[in-house]
Amino acid sequence: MVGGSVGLARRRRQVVILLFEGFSLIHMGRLAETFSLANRLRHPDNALHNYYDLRLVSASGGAIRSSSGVLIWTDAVDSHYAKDVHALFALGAANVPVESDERLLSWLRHTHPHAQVVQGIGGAYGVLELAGLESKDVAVTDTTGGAMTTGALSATRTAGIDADAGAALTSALSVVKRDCGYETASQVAHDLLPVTPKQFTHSVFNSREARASDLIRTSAHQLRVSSENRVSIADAAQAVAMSERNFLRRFKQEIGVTPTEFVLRVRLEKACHMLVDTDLPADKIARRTGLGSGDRLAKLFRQHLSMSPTEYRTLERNRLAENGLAEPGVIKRARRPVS
DNA sequence: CAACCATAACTGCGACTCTC
DNA sequence: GAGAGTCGCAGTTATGGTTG
Repeated sequence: MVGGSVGLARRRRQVVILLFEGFSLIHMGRLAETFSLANRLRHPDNALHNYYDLRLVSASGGAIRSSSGVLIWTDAVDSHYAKDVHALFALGAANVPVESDERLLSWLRHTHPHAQVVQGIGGAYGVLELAGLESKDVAVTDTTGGAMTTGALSATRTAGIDADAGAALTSALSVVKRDCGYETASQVAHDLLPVTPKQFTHSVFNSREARASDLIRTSAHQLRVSSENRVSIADAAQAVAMSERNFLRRFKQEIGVTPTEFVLRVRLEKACHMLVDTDLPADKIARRTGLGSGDRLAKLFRQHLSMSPTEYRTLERNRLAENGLAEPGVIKRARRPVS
């Protein structure tokens, strides 16, 4: 459906966040949360319009490591038609030039003319320059809502967000304002700031969960909650009164991954946190997160992170110490196990 | 740690039902 | 009748436990 139609079909707006190694999880989370909130808060009159479809991509796809060591799964840029991108945010490590290749630069050049907003954050700003492109922002041409975006920008400063991340967030709010209205954008800005970083650790799936149907959202929540135990697809399907076949199909369609993959990622994320935050042995962490045994945990870590759990623990603790994040109390010692 | 194997999960396809 | 949603079957693939 192209512009001018008066039908009530939902208009999907593809928002793409292009990630580079060392990106800020907090910046990504704020952007993701902006559009996720907009989906949840949009005015009832707009209920069938302007539905943001958040995509996380990288040059080649796969796992991208954030500055805090958390791995985020991405699709390759190739899998997204450049002309379908409504807004593009490129996130790289602060003050570190990102690596790019001609394929990525070409995709950026094709995307730029179609996207309403193109913003680079941190080192990713340079990739736009390499492609011979400039940042785009709807706020530049939009004179009707200056107060809101100015207010949001000052709020980002209050919340301790650096300048270009604040500008990207302001751009995101401008997009929401133009697509969903001033009220919705205002409410998003209000709900978003100030925020705490831990809100964003789950935003990868949260954005999709938020716009999933009630049944699938409920199911995803139940899977997340019961991820420490053995989870059967048959039981999960039965819990939401669906056939297994239909449950699998709809879950993947709405959340983006199969239920098994969803539970696996939740478990791995918990295991990563426990490895860094506690001194528990890998085998115990595996049992507590539902990943079975230490052997199985090691196998999964090698498969997904290309290292063993203990290597990950050492690496992440060193990284946090180097970044000055391992303040007293951040790395907690586990309670002595009760035997 | 690798290999093996039973089981569970996933997917493609055709058929059925329901609504418009 | 067309299209969307759902279901069941069968074949393939992935997972996880066990063994050496």
